[in-house]
Amino acid sequence: MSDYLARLNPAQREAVEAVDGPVLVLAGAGTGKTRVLTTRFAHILLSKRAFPNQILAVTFTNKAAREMRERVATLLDRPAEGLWLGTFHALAARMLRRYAERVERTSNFSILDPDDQLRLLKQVMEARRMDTKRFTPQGLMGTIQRWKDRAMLPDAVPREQDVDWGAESARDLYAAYQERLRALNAVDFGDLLLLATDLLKRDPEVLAHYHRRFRYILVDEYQDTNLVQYYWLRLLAQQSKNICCVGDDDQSIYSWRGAEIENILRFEADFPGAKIVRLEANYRSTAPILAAASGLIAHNEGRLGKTLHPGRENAEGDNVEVMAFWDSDEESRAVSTRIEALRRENHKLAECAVLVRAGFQTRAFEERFIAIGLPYRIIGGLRFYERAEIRDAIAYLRVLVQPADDLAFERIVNVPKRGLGETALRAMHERARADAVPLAEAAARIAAEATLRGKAREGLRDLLVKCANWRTALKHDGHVATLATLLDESGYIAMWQEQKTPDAAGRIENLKELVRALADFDTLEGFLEHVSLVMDNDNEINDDKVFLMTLHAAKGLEFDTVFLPGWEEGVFPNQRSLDEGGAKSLEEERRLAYVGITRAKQRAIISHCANRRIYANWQSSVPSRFIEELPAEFITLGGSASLAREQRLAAPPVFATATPLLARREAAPLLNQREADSWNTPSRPARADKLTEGTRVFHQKFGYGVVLDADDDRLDIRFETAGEKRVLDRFVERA
DNA sequence: CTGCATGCTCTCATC
DNA sequence: GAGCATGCAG
Repeated sequence: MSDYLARLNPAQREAVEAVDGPVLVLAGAGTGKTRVLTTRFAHILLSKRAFPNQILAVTFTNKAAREMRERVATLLDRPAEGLWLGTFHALAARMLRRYAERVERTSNFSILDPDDQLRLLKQVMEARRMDTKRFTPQGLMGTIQRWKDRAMLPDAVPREQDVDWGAESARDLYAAYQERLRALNAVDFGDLLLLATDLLKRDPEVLAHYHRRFRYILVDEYQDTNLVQYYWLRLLAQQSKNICCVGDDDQSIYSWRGAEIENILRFEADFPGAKIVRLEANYRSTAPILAAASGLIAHNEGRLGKTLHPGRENAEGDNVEVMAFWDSDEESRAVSTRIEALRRENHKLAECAVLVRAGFQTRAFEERFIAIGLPYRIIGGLRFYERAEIRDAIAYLRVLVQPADDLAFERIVNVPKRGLGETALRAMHERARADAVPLAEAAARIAAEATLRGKAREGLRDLLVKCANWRTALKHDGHVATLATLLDESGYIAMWQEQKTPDAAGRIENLKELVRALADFDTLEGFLEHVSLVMDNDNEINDDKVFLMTLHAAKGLEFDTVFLPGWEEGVFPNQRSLDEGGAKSLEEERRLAYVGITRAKQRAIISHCANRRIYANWQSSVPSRFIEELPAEFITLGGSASLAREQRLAAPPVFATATPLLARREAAPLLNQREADSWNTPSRPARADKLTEGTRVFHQKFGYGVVLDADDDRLDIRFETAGEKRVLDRFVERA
């Protein structure tokens, strides 16, 4: 029975067995963090310290929650049911449903998604006749969310933190928005934690209830918690003090969505007598990969400090490769060539990942992969429940369940088209405000009168009658049958069938999938909760495809081979991030680089380009400062642009080579900033032969053209296909 | 009330 | 360069 402890290394075992009192487990990348969490969970149960429902286990993502549930079940050798194991939001929602009346809601309150939130806020602003162009709802929502992340209800926002939003105060608008949410019997994502924390804070009865319940608390990814999550945890843990947080300050990459790295840095001060356990033995990566990652992250100042070392016997491996390319086309070509070479050596495609800083970078790779027929999958993008057809169908269900949900009603009232346009909608809104009733009720009153004429009146009456029928059907025929009927009778399916667009068939498929998914739930309410809080697009089957995703999306994953393209100043570190957050953001970008490298088990290949297209035009770029921060002895340089640079070749760069070992880094580091700068544009020597007006030239990217004007080293050239451009004379040659 | 042209923006992205 | 939101014609 206790052999589960014998499988741990000493540090892991210490983290598992220190059951009582506050514990912070600093778990470096690949050091068995999940194993510690799940084993600790099982250990508490098997040592009879608590029943399953007396442990609160919190994660950030559904994926992590699912994984933990499965692994606990394996350890216990029985299904892990009835646990308080889930995401912060799901667990907070569970508390709020139970005590809904204490937060001025009923237990069937709606959880608004970001799209609904924005529409609601926009309505609030428009009601005050604000110019939503100059002062965007998005911008205000950002401010409100930051307040919510920091556990501030409108009244708690200090005056000096208020900002002008047009002629209004952001704080007042926030208050109006909260009031609308209350009237709609709805909450947004931020409210789940905000209201739950507020409830625990002001209601001793509720707090006592949860104190009695939760004897042990486990928290995953603690470095990603924001203030309100931290308060929520602290309130729940203040009695038992049995809280164990697992995290890695070096992997804190979510400050932009409110995470406070200070939460983990301050743990000892927050929980006096806390035990700190460091997990530093890495079982994932080769020694050179670990050395490169450690050397890089050592440039950060605000860290608790730990050093990864190989935890396995045989950790030898190749150096991290740093490849220099001419442009992003060549880069994607080289990456695909390398992947094909690996495939020929019987490596799995699904063990290769391309990790980029920003979404737009995936496109070059996608195009290349499509061109050569290399199977790939993109992680991220639209999730199932974010698709328009799914949101519409759910809005119909919300209207049935929750007549006060104006946003849902508004969404479906004219979908499919019922002749109810802006005029009709305005009439309904005015009536709703005048009579102080929900939109659906106002619509019913209007339909009974002669306010609307013709098609609009017919359409509205028809919808209302059908809604009443569907509500009855919900009671008698059950939710699954009702959804199917509804999609049919509303004309919603027909609407897509009539559409000739190529994605229409897929949308109908999605709707069928929705009906299937609904069958897994006993109640409609349970399903709606699932859809808004749990459903993720984790339909990763085991087909063998290259992974293409952002660095953020890659956190927590691992691959044999990891490609890290686009390591250029401005792209990575991201310029906008630096502009907004300065030195602090630079450290976060560096942590992101660290996360990227530590995803690799066998091979990490970093690359950068001399030229990159930003929006419409080409810009030359400088290698990322992170490249020169990598310890030289664990790096191998390669790539065509690197060759051209070192040998000062004036000729056009040699194209992608599958084998990178073209150049070795010698004693002197090649990529200090000054040299990088000088390489940036004048990578080739200034030309001796001046190109003059009328000369026919060739440019690597733009092709053939004729010089229109020459101004020192700058040439205006009319290219045959690319149009007129101004380029440096170093980049063209006589044709 | 709906379809099309024009204009604006443009990291990361969980729940 | 492209997608999305808004503005005007029919």
